[in-house]
Amino acid sequence: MVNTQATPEQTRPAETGEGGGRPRLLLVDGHSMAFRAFYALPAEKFVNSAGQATNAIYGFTSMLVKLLREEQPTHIAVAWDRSEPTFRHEEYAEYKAGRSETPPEFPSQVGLLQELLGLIGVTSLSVPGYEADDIIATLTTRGLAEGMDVLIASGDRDTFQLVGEHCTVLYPGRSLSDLIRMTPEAVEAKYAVPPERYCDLAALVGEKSDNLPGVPGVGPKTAAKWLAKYGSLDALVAHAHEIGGKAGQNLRDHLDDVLRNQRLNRLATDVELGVDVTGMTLGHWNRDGVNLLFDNLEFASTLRDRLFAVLSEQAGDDSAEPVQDEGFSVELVDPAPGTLGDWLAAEIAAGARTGVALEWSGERGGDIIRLALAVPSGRAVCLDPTQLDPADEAALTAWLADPAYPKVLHGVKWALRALWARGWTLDGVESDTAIAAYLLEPGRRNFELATLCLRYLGRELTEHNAEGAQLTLDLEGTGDDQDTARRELALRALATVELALALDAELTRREGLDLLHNLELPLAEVLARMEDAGIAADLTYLRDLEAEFAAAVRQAVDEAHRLVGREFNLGSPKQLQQILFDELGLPKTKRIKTGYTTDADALAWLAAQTDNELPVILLRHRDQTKLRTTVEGLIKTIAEDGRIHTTFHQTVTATGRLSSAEPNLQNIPVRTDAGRRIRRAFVVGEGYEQLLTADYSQIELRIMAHLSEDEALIEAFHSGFDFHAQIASRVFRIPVDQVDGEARARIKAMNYGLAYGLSDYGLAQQLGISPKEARVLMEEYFSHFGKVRDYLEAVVVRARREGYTATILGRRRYLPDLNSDNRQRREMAERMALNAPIQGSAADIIKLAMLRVDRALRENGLASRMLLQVHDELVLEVAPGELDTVRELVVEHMSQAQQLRVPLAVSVGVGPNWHDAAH
DNA sequence: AAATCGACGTA
DNA sequence: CGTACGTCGATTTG
Repeated sequence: MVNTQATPEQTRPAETGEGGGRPRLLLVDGHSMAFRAFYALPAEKFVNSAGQATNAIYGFTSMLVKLLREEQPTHIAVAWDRSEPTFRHEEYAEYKAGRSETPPEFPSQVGLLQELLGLIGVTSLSVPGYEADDIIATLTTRGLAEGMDVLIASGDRDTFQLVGEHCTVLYPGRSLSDLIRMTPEAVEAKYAVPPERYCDLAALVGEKSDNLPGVPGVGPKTAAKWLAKYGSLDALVAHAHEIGGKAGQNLRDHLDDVLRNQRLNRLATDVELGVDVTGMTLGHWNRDGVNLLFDNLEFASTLRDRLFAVLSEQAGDDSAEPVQDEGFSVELVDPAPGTLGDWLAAEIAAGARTGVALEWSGERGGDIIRLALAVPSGRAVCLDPTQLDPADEAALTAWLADPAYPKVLHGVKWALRALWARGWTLDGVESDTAIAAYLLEPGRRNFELATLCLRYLGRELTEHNAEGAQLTLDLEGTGDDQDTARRELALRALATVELALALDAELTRREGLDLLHNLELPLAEVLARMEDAGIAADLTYLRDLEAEFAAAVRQAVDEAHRLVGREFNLGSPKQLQQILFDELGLPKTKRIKTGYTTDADALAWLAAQTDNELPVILLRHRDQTKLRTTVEGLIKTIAEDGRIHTTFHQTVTATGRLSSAEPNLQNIPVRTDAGRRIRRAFVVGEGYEQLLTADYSQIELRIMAHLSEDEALIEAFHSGFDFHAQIASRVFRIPVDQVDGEARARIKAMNYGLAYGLSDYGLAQQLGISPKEARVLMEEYFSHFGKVRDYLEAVVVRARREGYTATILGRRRYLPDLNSDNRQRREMAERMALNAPIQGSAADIIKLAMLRVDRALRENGLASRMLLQVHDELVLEVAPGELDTVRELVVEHMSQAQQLRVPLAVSVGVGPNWHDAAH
């Protein structure tokens, strides 16, 4: 569905059917929509072999197809901006100044899009001196005069002023395919002004992207309030003198801006176009031409088929073969009780993949309430595990546990935990569509099934014949929520199995299948066990700790209030700024958006700058508050079994690391004494003897040594002596035993800095020396470790050429910004390119180690188990009598996880709690 | 109620 | 003006 706010019928003629009623005119803002498409689809994924970017073309065309199909316009035109200045620039030279430059992959796509529109018989318009909006406003006026219903697809809010009874704007929401229907009611609901007043509101508020400042401190709310009171901007201006408060003064001070905005916002409705709106019907289209163009762009057949289908429909051409243009065809069957085994045997040949989808009660875990299986032909079953015939249950559990029947799931870790909770097992998992998509695009934010279907199959997560199916069910009198839920889950199972196929193909091309099968999928099972296990927490101890931290917070608050002479919120950066810089007149710190920073660095600096005790108190307050909230958070997450069960996310980080959430057990304090006390709350559980921690020493630096093949670095790691001191000894040309703490610290900072893409400026900042000194230090460093510099440079060059970085195991991270014209973006991407292979390889290695450790524990019949992973550290719970075996096994498998040019050192500690298990 | 920001904990 | 995260409270926006 296009709309999210209102029904399409609002602008459609009521019950007139096709061919009757008013003509419908669709007007598209070409640049605006193409730009949205450009940013909605990853540029690096849409490039043909000639290097032409196609993401905007693809996205725009999909959107157009959807609009044609769902809105059934009788007339259509696409308006384009031109590069030369418009009358708005003449009025206001700064108009749209300060916009970041157009991405280089964009402009060439506009030409191709216009070519495509020509081929499918859609009018393209652009007029010198005017923007697309003005053309659209003009056509809207004329269309309305001709008795048409007008639809405007545009991402420019200025078009809202055109909205009316017969004119709706389709404004892109979260995604390009999610167009929000801006009817008069929707505009009024969103902005509290009628559409014809929208430009007045925009004039008051201003428009950042057009570089049109509005009245400071006046947002849509205030502006709407004023307009409601005075009726219009003109009336408001006439009464500007009587408006009180700061906002009123600001209005008077910025009246010129507002009046200028008003002139610039108003769209021209009298642009000379030379064509008549009635002639903009959808007419002849050139099938061969479109085929040739799409071949050149290397577009898959799906988009082409959909385009041809909708064009044929428009042209009343019934000869075209029907294509399934969206959705999935689910055939949900209900085997009679006791016959599930027969169905499975008949429907699912051994070796053929099945999509499996589960639904459970509650948010995390809970009981399975439904389970659906679907095969690619579309046939599916949906079962309620609690209502199963005993024979069926036996057949199902045997099938689930049989590795000869390959399965694909979306989010296998949760499924495993849910199935295990029922005492069932799952084997033969060949893909997890979320993880597969993550390996393809680790930077992706959203891995929902529906999103991936759209992205990789070009289809919505809906049933192809949903309306028909619904109708049948309703006629039979069974159309209740249960049936909908069953059909939906079957749909998910089917979508998963179809999606897995597409992801497999792509993953094969990108050499990521091995990573999926031999690393991430088996790891998901290990993580499921770790999450199920959780880590025992000492609740009494945590409560005491909380009370203690809370008391310290209260004391800091009291001291601060006494010092300042009144009460204020120490937790509010805003109030802090007010007090520190305005009232106390302390020196200004680094500028941030909202004024001056009050972060820990700045407070420490202030403490040194002045005699005022406040910064010190604030630092202590920050510290203790942070500790208190950490402890509070932990207490809240202790489960009924007295343990904390974090969730390890496997598809979140761009580099390949895991992340931990609810609660995050990867950021439990360790650096300070007070912080470390929290680690004492993580204790060994009943039935176990010790906690054991094992971590990699300097794994990232070892990886840098390995990847750079720098002999001196490699040698330093082989010698086994203090690494940083050895490097410092070389850089400063002094014997190792004369390296002092200061020199070692500098080199340590540089060692790690290099792995992060550090600049001389950044190093200077970090070490408190001048950039020049930092540069000298770096030069000296590289004179001894030249291959490191060569490696770091080569990484970026290669990533720029290939579009991605790769880890030791071939995990890729795509970095299109390496070719950005924007320096800041480009340099950011370069630092990411430097860091990703190092951080990502470390992630690969510890994941390998986890698989090996987990397998070794199980194969040796040990009861000890892994509980946590903290990037370079594993925490295990050791069963009685197993300590020596486990210690040896963990060290062996962690250090042998991957052969490198340097040894992988692992240090181990043991104790009754996480703190004491440190080493 | 949800989104955003500043701040800060970890590797 | 080194990387990668998640969470909190305050604040803003809807």
